[in-house]
Amino acid sequence: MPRSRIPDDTERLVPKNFITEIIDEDLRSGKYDLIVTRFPPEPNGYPHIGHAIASFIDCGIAKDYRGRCHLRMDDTNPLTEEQRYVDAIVRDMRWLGWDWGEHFYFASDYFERLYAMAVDLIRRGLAYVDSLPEEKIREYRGTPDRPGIPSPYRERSLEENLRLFEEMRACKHPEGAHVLRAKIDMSAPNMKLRDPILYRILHAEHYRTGKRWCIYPMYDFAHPLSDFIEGVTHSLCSSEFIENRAVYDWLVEKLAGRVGLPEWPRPKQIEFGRRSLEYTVVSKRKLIKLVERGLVSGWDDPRMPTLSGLRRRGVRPEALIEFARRVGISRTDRTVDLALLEWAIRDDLNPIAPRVMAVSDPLPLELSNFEGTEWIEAPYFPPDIGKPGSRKVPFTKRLFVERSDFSLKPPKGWKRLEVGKATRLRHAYVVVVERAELDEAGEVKRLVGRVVEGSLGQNPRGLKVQGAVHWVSADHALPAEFRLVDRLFRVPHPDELEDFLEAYNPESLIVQQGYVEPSVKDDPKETRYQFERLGYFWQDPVDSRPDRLVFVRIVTLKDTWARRREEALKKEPAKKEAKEASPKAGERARPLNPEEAEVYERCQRLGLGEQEAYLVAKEPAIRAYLEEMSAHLPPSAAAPWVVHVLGPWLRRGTNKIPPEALAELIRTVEERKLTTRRAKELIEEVQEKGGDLLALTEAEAGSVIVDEAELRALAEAVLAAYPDKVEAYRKGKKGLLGFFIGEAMRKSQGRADPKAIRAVFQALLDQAPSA
RNA sequence: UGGGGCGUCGUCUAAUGGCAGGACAGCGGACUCUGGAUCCGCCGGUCGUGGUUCGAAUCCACGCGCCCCAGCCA
Repeated sequence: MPRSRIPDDTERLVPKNFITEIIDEDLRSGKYDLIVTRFPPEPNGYPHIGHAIASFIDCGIAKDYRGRCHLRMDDTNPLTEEQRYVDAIVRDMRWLGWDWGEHFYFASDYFERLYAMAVDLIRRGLAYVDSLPEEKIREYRGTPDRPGIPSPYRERSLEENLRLFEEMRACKHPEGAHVLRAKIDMSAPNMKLRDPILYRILHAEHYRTGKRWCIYPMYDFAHPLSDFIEGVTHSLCSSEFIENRAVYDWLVEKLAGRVGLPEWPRPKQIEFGRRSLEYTVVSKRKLIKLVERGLVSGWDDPRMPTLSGLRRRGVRPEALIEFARRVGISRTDRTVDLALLEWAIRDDLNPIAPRVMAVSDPLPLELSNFEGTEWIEAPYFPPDIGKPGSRKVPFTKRLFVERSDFSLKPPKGWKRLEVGKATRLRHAYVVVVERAELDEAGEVKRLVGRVVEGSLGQNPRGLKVQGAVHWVSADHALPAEFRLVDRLFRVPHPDELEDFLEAYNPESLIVQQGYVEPSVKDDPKETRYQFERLGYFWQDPVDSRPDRLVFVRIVTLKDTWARRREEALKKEPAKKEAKEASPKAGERARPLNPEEAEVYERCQRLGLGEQEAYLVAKEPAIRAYLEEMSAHLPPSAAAPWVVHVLGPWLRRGTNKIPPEALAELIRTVEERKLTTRRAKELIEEVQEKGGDLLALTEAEAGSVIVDEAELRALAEAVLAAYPDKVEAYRKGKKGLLGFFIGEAMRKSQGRADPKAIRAVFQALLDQAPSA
């Protein structure tokens, strides 16, 4: 039996996060010894970038822990699911690099077992057949602020429930006639617990089980039990399922050790925050609109956020994995900056993409003093990449350069072609443009210039060369189509618009006819290039043919020049609006009733702080405890401890500390025989693990270090260990005082008297450095 | 409005009562036959107000804001 283990931080694919913390603890405590997760898509659409992130969390974590990650189709809704989506998911998940071994499952394969579990619940009075029509069920469920009411069918006999459920299975009832529901709590504040529907009747053909079934399990039933069946330990899902966890746990608990399910391991659900991407939508409904309206060419249009679209665009799975890594995992829903994805794509391509030259918007340049063809050896990679390889590029009289690389009226800082200036043609000669020929419309039609002798491979003396531009030989270059792909939407959050299509970016695809250097015809079709100064491109896998080259732009180069030009035109962005002032503590809090007000008054007379007095008055558990304590200690001394330290446990009703023990602890602290820090640690320890606080207090009383000499020695030892920090402190980083005290506390196991040690540190640090 | 979840640089994420750190973006510089890459530097944050504490992003209280839940979808 393989065992999971906590990975070393350096070998983690998935950076540490709140989920791995839970797993670490589960492994350390021996709760589970093999980590099993699952990626459970519903095969009702094409996987997209969101699936990449979710699968990264599920499968990446399992991989790190040497666990398993199952691929399971959550195919319990025959109305929406299709085999082609299963195929797409399998293909795309493999592409991402996930390996599930034999652990490829279908919820639909569990239908028979799930049915048996449902029957078990019915037999035990935990589920019933409800025959209310759909609208009534909705009505009876209540609303978030009104409790539901039980269905009249809720108390049907076991026999009748069993008979009806069997008949449902046997297709003897029309759709909508009955449903199977769990009997939980119709008045639960959590809507999911109001007798969730477990099964519905559907006379529909399922893409895998055909007509075998006319009842289908719902997500809330099938999902936890599928996890359980497969031995999943950590069922990771996104945050919108938080409230479903109550149903999840209910079912797992009720069915553990029954109908073929083990007692252990039991699965548990953990929710993470959703991630969305700027300038992108991923909902199936919206993507379908783009396809149907012809705004994109299909599900694999290179602009689409689908994995098939990203793949066709030329993005490699490595880039997506790195992107997911950088995005990270937390409990909060977040929208990620598109720039991060683009960075990940470039960072992936930079070291592997050979540099070649292409001109996407050609402008002829004729060199009056050059004849014939010179084949110039040009390396595929710049020196910083450190990769070998080169090709020969033909240099001729007639060239094409990029139209945007020439300017009649160059702006400040221009480093490209202009009349009368010398500019480097990349890998080739320096040229000087002598004149620009215009057409009737005043557009530049043709450039005429000359090469500078002796400028191949070296800079001509006495001539200032500005920049280097790319080019191709007009006599040798291959015609090609360039598809310049950009973000599909013009705004970062198209989802927030009433009609997201309003934000459709008509310039998301710009098609240009240009030329590429001839060397590419010998390369493998799937080669990803960097067309120098244009961006990363590859041949469109669908439309490109040897006799009709079509290149898709995977991503632009980071273009600081273009950005600067753009910024110059843009005005200041609106600054953050000022934050609204908050009311003072308690100002808008629930007003106190007369009795509470009386307690409040009394507390204040006894010397309690305002906030403590308020809480004592308002919270019966705290008040009762404090009253009990008053026999042992004056309330003014006890209140801060009771309110701030014991508060959480008192409210939950799980307090394990008797008042006299707390009183003794506080007295010990007041006598400076115990530090506050240590006292709080003791309280926490007893609350979590149990124990006798009184005994612990007595055992530790007097352990505080108050002796001046001893404290000084301790402080000196700490400072000696961190000379650089001492230096930094003296240079003004005063926050380090906390660090030093922390170190002293660690060294003394929390026994150093904090006020005293602080004073000692301060004295030591503020004296002259070399004294 | 009942219940639940969540608030840390512009964005994403660390810090588990003791140094608010990193990445992306931005800005500046070095280098450059790609206005790329690389290197160096800078900018910039704990939602607010109080309380507890020697010390609070972290604990407590009161506010504020965002998200989720009333499918026989998942």
